Amino acid sequence: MRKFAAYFYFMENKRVRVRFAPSPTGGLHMGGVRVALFNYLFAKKHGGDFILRIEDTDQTRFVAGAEEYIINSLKWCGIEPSEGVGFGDGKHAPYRQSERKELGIYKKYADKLIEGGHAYYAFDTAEELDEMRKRLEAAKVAAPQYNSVSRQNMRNSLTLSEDEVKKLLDAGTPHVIRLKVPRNEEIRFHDVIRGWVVVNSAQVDDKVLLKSDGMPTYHLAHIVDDIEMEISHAMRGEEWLPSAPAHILIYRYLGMEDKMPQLAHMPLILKPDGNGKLSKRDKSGLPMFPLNWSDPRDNTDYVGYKESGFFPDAFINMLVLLGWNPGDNKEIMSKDEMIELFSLERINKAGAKFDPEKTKWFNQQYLRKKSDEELAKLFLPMIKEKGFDVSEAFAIKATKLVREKAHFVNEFWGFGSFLFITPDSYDQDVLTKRLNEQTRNFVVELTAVLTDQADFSPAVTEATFKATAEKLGIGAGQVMQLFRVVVTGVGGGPNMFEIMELIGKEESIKRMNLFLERNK
RNA sequence: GGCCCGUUCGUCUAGGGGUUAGGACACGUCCCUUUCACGGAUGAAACACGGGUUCGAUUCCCGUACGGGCUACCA
Repeated sequence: MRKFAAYFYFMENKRVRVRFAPSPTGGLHMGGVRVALFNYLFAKKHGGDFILRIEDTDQTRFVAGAEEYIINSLKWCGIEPSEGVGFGDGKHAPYRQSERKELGIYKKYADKLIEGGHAYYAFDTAEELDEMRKRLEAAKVAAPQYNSVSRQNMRNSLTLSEDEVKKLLDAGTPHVIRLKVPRNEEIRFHDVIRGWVVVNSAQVDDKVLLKSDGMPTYHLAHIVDDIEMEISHAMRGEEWLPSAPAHILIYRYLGMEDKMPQLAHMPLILKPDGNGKLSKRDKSGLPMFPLNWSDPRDNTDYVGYKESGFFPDAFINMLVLLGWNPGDNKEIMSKDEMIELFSLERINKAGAKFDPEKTKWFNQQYLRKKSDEELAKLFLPMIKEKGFDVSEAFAIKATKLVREKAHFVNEFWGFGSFLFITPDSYDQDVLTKRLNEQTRNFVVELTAVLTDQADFSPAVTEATFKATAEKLGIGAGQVMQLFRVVVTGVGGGPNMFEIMELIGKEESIKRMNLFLERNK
C-alpha cells in the first residue's frame, strides 16, 4: 500500500484529466484503441476529463485522413473524449500540436530551458551526426549517442564560443535545441503500474527538444501540453518507459515537477503467434483496426472490426481484458461496469498476446444477449443483398432459427440460406447413408399426409412426422436427417418443424415433391 | 551489443509465505438434443531455472535463462 501513497495523495488533490494523444501517421491500431479505452475508463471512473490531442509534429509522416479515422474509430468504439480535436474545444484549445506550435507555445519552454542552462543549441548536420555514431561504434562505445561526453566534440553552444553561436543563430543556420542531460545522476521516478524505476542519466541521450523546422519533438511537446492542459495522469504504452527519465529531467529543469502527471506505462499487446508487438500486418485472420483503413503509404486496405461484423461493445470488452481484469472472474462487462470496476492498480505489467479465438467468443456472447428484433435489423439488409425481399417479421423469425450457433450476424445467411432458397442439390453423404426404398416410401407417405394437413405449426407437423414413421415401422431418428436433407438440402440446422412453419406449407410440400422427382 | 521492463495451464488471467494453485478461451469425454449450437457435468493442462531468506517459497531477495521494449531532428 505504501507504494501507492503518493498516488492517493494526488487523487485527493487534483481533478483527473487524462489524454489520448495519437499521431496522425496512419490508421488507429487496436493497441492505440486500448490505450484510449484505459484513459477513458479512468477519467469516467473519477468523474474527470478525457482529452483527444493530436500530436502532428512530424510533418514527414503526416497521413491525410488519419485524424478523421482516429475520431471515427473512437466514436464507433464508444470511447468519446470530452474535449479535444473533433469533440469540442475546451479552454485549452487548440489541441493539434502543429497549431500550438504556431502560437509559439513550445518555443517558450525551450527558451526557458536554454536560459536555465539545461538545454543548448546544436548545429550539427545529419552527416556530422552520422559520422559521430560511426566513430563511437568503431571505438566500441557501448551506447553511441549524443550525450554529456560526445557533445564535447560536436558543434553546439556548449563547445562554440558565444560569439560564434550568436553569429550562426543570426545567420539563420539550421539548428536544434537539445536537452543537457547530466553525466552521472540517478533519476528515480514512480510509475503507477510498475512502482519505482531507477535509471542513471548516463543512459539518457541529449534529446532533441526543438527540431530545425521549429517543431517540437514528442519529448518536449507532450510535456508542455500536459502541463498546460493540466493533465493529472499520463497513461501510455510501455515503449515510452525508456524515455521517461528524460521527461522527468525536463519537468525538473522547467521547475514544474509539481505539475508532472502520475505516470502509468501500460503493457503492450503482443502478436498471437510467435513474439513481438502486434503489427498492422498481423496474419491472425482478425482485423488490427477498428474500422476499415486504406493506407495511402503502402496502398493497402486493412479490414476493420466493424466491417467484420463485430459489435463495438464486444470489441472493447475483449480489449479491456488484455492486461487488466476486475479481480473476480467477471469477463462480460458493459461499459458502465468497466467504468465502475476500473483501476490502474489492476493493470498487469506483462505484455498480453492477443487471442483471435477468444475475441470471436466475446462477440458471440454479445450476440447472444441481443434480441431477435435487434439482430434481424442487421440481418435484413444482408438478405436483401442476396436478392430476397422479405418482410421484417420474416427476418425476425429467420433470425430466431439461425442465430444459435453464430458468432456473427454475417454468418446467419450461411446457416440458413435454405430458408430463402429451394435447394437444388442434396448432401450426398446423408443420401448414401439414409436413402433407401423404405425411407423413400416414408417421404412419399409423409408428403401425402402433410399435403392434406391444414395446421402447419411445429407441434402438429412433428406429431405427424412421428406418427407416420411409427406407422411404417421406422424410428423417427432413422429418417429425421434424411427429411432434413429433403427440405433444406443440408444435414444440419435448426429445428426442422420450425423451419417448415417458417417457409410455409406450400413451399415445404413443393420441396418434398421436388426431392421425390429428383430421386426416383 | 547497451539500457529498461517483464515471466502462473497452449492463450487471457486470479492468487499470494502453509491453497486439492481458481476462472475463461481453445481441446477431450459424457449428459441434454432429430443434427449442429446453446446449456450442464467432467478431463487433460501452469507457478522458467539456480541459489538464498524462512520451520515452510509459486509468492520475498539475488543471479541465470528466456521474452518484450528502447537505443532518430518518429511518435
